[in-house]
Amino acid sequence: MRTVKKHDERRKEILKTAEKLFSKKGFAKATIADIINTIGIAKGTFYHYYKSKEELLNEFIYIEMEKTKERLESIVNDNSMSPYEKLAQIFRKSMHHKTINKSRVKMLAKALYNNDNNIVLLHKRSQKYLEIATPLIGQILKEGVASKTFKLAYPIQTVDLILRMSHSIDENFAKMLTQSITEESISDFLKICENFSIAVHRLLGIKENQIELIYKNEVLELLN
Amino acid sequence: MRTVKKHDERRKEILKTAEKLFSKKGFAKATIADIINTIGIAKGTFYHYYKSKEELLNEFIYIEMEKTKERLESIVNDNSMSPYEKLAQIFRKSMHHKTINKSRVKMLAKALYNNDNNIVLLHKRSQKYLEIATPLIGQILKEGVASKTFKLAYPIQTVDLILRMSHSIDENFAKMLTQSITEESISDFLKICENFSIAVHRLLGIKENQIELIYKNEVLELLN
DNA sequence: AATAAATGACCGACTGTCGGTCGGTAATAT
DNA sequence: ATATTACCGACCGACAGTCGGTCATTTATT
Repeated sequence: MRTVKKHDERRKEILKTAEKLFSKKGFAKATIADIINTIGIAKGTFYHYYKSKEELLNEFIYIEMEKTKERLESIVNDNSMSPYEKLAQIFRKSMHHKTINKSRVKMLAKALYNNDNNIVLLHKRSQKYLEIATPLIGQILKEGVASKTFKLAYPIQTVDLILRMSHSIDENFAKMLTQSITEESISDFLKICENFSIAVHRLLGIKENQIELIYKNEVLELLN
Repeated sequence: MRTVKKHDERRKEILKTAEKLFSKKGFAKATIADIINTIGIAKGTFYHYYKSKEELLNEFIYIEMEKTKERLESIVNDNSMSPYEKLAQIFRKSMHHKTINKSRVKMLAKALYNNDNNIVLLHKRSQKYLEIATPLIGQILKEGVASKTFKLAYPIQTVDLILRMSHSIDENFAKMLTQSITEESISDFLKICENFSIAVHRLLGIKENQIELIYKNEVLELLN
């Protein structure tokens, strides 16, 4: 059987299929054979569009990050918000997004964080996120420093540290979604969230509780 | 040719050889064939000792971490030092260690950080480090809180954040070693170090410049 | 002390999987 | 008619891992 499609269409089809399989089986476990069999194309066709599995992964992450970039830019460039609000928005929106896509997020967390086959994917993704998010969020900090709401010497470097700290939230959140939830584990996770919030306040040089980075209730609802 | 050795001896020989090859070629690029050919044993012999390549990697990291654990414990349990000094010791010792083994560290950084084949190794290693170092360094923070030298609410969680921040130093340091060094890149790196130091001070709730976590001169010497 | 039995260190051909290649065919555009 | 390109699938090489069996050493038995 031979079905001919437009270049862009086929390329997108491969990407979408890969996306599904990556989140279902993980990057390492999802094979090229899986992808082409799902679509019903031949090996050669795949390599007509992507020169390696690695390139496919990179494009997958690239697309993801373009969306993230747009989301961040719209917040950073919104002149109606103070630096406080902008920062809060960024963290809350990501949490809010999780609340809305709860079941999908859960599935993804289980697939991605719960096995070693995705270390490469997760690493590349967070590396890329650091790369694009640091200068953007850096803008917010610079703004805050200029208006004397934040007190810090190195905005860009500080963003880098904040984002690295936020990995702790991400990882622990994924862990929560994949293991049985007890009262103890919930209170542990809330501690982590609260401590993260305190830490960000301190790095920004502002009084505590100025920014509500994470809504407790939303977290609790997400975990039930 | 058949040379028979004691169990422990042979197992150690495999581990040592693997260690060399991992740091020379990276985990993914170093093949089982490489290992057994270097030693002069058969495939089956390898699998007589390790049930998978993964298991070998885990043991490799385990041994590394046991040493790290001992190093940390000796600092944590040293009653002659204040919490300040203990923390400083931990960071400075790792830098000092790098200065001493300069050439080896450089080679390792190039091999491990400069290609994607080691993401898994690096990830597993830093994960394991978080696991064992967090409670130990946590002890120091608790001590500091008890004696009112540090002001923070969640010692363990704070250590987690500090260690995650320190990844920034590690990664950037490795990057420095693998790319051509300009005045600009050096000043960038020093900014990163200084900002890290400020951040740690703030998270601990102490005045700035109380602890000299990183010796500038040592860093500079290491980079020349 | 001699012999048999059990253990486990060691061997290497072989298997299965997977990413990637290549020469060619069929559909579409020019 | 011709060039282009989407598509095909047999084939390849690299690699982790398996398996049936050999040989040296230790332990138990006579």
